[in-house]
Amino acid sequence: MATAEQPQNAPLDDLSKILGSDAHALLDPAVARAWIAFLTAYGRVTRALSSELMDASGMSLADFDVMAQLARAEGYALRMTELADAALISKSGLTRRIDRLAVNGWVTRRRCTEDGRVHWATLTPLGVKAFRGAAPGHLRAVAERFGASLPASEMDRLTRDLIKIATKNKERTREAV
Amino acid sequence: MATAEQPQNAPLDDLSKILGSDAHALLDPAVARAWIAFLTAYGRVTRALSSELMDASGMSLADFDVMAQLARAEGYALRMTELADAALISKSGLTRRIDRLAVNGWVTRRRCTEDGRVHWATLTPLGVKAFRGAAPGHLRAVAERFGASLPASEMDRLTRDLIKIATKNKERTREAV
DNA sequence: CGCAGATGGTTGCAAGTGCAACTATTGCAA
DNA sequence: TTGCAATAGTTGCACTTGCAACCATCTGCG
Repeated sequence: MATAEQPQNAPLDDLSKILGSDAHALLDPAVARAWIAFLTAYGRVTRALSSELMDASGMSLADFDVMAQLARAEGYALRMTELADAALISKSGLTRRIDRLAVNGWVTRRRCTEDGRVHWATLTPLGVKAFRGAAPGHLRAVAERFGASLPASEMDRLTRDLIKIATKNKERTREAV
Repeated sequence: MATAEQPQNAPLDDLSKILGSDAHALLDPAVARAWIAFLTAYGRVTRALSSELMDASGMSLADFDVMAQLARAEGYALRMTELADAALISKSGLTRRIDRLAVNGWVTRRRCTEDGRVHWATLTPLGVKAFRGAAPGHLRAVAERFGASLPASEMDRLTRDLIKIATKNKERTREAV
């Protein structure tokens, strides 16, 4: 379910052809439109940002996210699990991402002396440099592709709405039976 | 760059530590907050919906999207390229997704008689049945996880904002040098 | 005609991903 | 102590993904 563009085109009306008229009872058409717009906006913006970032800095969007989390952390370092949570990827995904970043010399993995189970991922000076090189272009691109679409007054409202949605879905794993 | 939750926590302030004070000139802090909230909301909601849908119907979110596009199409059929565009995935990704859906007997591929290059992906009766089985639960889940977070009055505004963002990023491939 | 160029799809490849199983380490309790 | 459960990370695996190169077909121009 994707593709926005024509707001007047109610996606659920099309689906009632196949689902019967109770489609509207299952999902309010206004919500359906918003959902499709959400998926479309996400897909388009991240696709564009991702290829621009890769071309400019040889860094994937996921790399940037991880490095940004480290950049804002105390001492440019976070534990693996903290970092995985912050960057919204799985632990195993993070393990391998850090492997790759380490190959570039952007990040190191240090075993914690107090708790041998813990590993700290740390931005190296080279990583800091790479991040400093990549960030301006990427932030400008976010400003252009995401920020410039809306007036400043709308932006805060959008943030509030998105945070409400994010908060409602906070629980990390499923809990319902 | 992800993790929302604390609206008061300005992500760009953290980054100015590493980027210097011109971080704010590159990306308005209000936009940065919105962007992070956007990524977080998307990640959380799709992760949850995806695992619920898989458990309930053995169908991935991407499967559902593709089948929904077919479900709303004339004759439950679309050309491969149209479908890839509509579902926001690459042509090669669609080729293989249709392969898998075909194995389930949910979709068939027919060569177009008028233009031998074109292939039509069509929902089979079994596919229609599978979609009818999966849709109610999934739509209800979208309503709950995405729709129920906001009052109806906000929803239309959100839709408008998201469509503006999607529209601004419409061009499929990069065109800048 | 006949062949170059465009168009629609598929395949080779080199990633990236999450889940579940595994290893290493710690902490608590008998 | 010893031993077992909990926690932190990594690895095996099976599956997706997109890009670029490829094949098939059509279209238009000489």
